[in-house]
Amino acid sequence: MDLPKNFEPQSFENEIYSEWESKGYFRPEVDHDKTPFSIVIPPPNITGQLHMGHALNNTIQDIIIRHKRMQGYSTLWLPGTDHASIATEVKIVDKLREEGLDKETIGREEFLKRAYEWKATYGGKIVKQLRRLGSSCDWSREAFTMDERCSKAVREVFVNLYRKGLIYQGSRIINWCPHCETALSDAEVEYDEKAGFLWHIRYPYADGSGYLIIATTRPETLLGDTAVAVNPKDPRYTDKIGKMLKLPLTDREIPIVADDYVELDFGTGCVKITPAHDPNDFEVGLRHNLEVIRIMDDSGVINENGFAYVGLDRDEARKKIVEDLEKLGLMEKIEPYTHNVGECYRCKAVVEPIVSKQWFVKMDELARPAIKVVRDNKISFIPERFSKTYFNWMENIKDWCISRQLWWGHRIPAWYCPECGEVIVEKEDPTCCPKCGCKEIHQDEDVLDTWFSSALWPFSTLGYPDNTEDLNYFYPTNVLVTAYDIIFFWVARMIFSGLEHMGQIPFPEVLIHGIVRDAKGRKMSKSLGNGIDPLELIDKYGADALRFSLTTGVAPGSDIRFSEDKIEPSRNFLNKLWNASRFVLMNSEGKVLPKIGSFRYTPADKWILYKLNKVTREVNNYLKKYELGMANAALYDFIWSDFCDWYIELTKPALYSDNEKAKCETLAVLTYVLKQILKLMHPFTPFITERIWKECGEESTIMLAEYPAYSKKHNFVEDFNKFESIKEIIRSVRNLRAEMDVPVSKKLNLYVVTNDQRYVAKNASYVMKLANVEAVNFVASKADVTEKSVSIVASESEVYIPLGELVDVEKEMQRLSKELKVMEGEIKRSEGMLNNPGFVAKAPKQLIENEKAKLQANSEKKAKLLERIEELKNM
RNA sequence: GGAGGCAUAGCUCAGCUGGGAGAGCGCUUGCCUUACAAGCAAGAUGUCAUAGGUUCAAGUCCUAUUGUCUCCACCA
Repeated sequence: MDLPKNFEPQSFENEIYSEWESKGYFRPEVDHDKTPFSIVIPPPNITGQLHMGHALNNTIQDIIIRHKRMQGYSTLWLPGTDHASIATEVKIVDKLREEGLDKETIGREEFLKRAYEWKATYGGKIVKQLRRLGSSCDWSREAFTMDERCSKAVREVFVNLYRKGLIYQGSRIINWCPHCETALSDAEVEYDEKAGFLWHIRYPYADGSGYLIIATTRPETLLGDTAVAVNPKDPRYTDKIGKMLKLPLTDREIPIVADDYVELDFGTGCVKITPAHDPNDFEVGLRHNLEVIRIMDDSGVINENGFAYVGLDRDEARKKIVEDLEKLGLMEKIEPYTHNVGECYRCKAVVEPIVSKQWFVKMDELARPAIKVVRDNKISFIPERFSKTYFNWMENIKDWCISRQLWWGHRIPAWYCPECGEVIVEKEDPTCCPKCGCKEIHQDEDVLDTWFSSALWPFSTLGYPDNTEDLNYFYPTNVLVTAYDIIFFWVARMIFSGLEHMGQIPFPEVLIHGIVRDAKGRKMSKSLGNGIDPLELIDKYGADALRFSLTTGVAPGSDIRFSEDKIEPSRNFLNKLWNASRFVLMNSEGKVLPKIGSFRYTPADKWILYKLNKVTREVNNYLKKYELGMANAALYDFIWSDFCDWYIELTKPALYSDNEKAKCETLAVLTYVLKQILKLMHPFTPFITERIWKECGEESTIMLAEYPAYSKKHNFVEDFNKFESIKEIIRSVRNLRAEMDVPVSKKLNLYVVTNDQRYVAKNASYVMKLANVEAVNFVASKADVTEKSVSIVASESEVYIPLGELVDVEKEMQRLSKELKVMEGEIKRSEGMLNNPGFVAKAPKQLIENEKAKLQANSEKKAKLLERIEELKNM
């Protein structure tokens, strides 16, 4: 045996992982005699560092995949990374800026070169970190959203959708990030409540007959106003509809139009209409045929349409415009006003809605079947409530803006002919315009939304569009594991993409987990500096402890508050397992153990085998339902309380005896239970279990050992219950010792009155060892115990313990009275139920029988307690 | 405005299909008992948010209320 006294994960985790990987245990075969089981990883961004969210997400996947692998499935966990178009580009631009450079100066080619270098340097980092966590991913199949295979899939899908008319180009109002200088999809905009103002501005009538007051939160957009709208039913303004207004600070005149969009009871009832910079105004503009005047360039600076404000940044322009309006006496009032402001999800800059020509995916047709498969339970969310989130999004979905004015990503495969204006979208790069033969065609400058490629992940990584063996065997995947915050970005898009391009759902189950928060319940973020680095935790406590703590006390879908003190109990638990193993191994050294089942079990053996069997069934059931927190708790309790605290202690009389046969048989059971425990635990804590497994003399890896399953052979329910009565005696003696202040060192003498003397006698050694008892004597009745003693009333027996002068009658009286009170409470409860005619008539029979039995037993106990109390009174 | 979560021991949270309130940490007491002090043994601690309802039976199901968090929408 070669295990140090304390569990030191640092000394073996990396070595074990390398061995697993090099021996190819993570790599499945396409084996048609086996059932495939596959998961694709939610690809982390190449810009990413492993954070607690990744740790949780991948721990869950690894538990699922290891369980299935041990159950004999051909198991694939396909890893990879995401190029993260915006996030990466932002980082590279920042780096350029530090060098005093920018994108335009170095040009597209050089930029991409740098991006690939960046990917080579940092992109592998997170993948290494995933290994440290123990993730059993098949790295030979590792994918990247911009690798050749995925890019081919993107091209295929784009062209197919374009040909079907599901991808189109159009000038529409979109979300624009002036910092990243790109369009964003609706999902990429985050709204944050901000304190601002509601400015009330006077718009004079062109004919000089007074003014109207409009209210706005963005006065600078006034420069692009092309109308003021009122509600047609608003009596205040019905006669004004059609009149012209003089637009302040400009030389333009704009009409008053009537539109239902205007609410009667908000603000002044008049809304300035800026079609180029507000989605609602854009719609109003379309209805009234209004001019669309863009007043800002791509970086948020006022353009040539801005009169005196040309060249000002949008914030400066706002300030100046407010000032000028005040000077002109056109500012009616300024009210404080909190409202939601849209921000870029990457850089947090305030998003500017602008009209721009972009590429879109038409969503109606794609969304419909994607809703149906969830509706029909072809795909289910776990927990189920997240399907509501999904429906809500899918049923209100708008067309998806997929073009980004960035360079890092899949370049849009569209070419334009300068001669005839033809747009060419083909699977192969065209060299000339097929219509007019012009050779000067040029490719669209933009790239695709990152999520366009991740939407294809479950099949692009398996070889789509080629008809590969992997794709045939492993698609659809079995379950997708992700946090709820990317249901829209990713899960929804994978579902409609899978249906559209593969004709099949990408996965039947979506397991949703929560977000890892800090001790105060806040999201972990760089800006708050409240993040916990999982790698530091792994260094300090080991990956197993981290993994185990992440599944402790968690329910599917709910957030986890995590702080370092949560990991310690897990580490302690693993140390416990470690030392229990040491105990078994130390005692087995140099011994040849009989085969399990080839000898008679002791009562304690049967007790632990029954419990082991029970926990085996529970863990399998919980894993099947992805109740990892429940499985975790079941294992924790069994290993610590049942195996260590009870069974190991119970084996000591035999192990320390001279009976070599009994010793070896006991060790055989201990070893068997330990190995079953290691296998049960392995998906949760892969490293420690492998380490001990090897120490048990196993040649092969535990990773590929068969996962324990429920066995009818070990269903010793009667033996189990019987042995519980022995445990009860032990517990009672210990309790009595503590309550009566009897020193632990003092050996006790027991006088037992029982109706099953044979059984108690057979188990006397356990009582002696575990309760520090000198002798267990049997007597016919209490009358045979002449010394001054205290007593225990257990279910099958009464135990008298002569304590001589140590007996404190007062104390003993109190102790018995307390027990009596508890018993009376129990009896009252049982009687209440059994005297209730409704209960007796309607409750399940088994339950009634159980209750009757309890009442019977408790009444007997009560009677004995009363007897004892009477006796004490006479002492 | 719409949707959803949560409210259980001092703290952090479990509690599956209704049937005697649980864990970890913390706390009290006693222990270096030849696997483990990262430990052992024995304890204490709960109007299961509030009010109704369904039921023989409710922490669990239904309704309302309060508090709290989140997502979606975006009325200038």
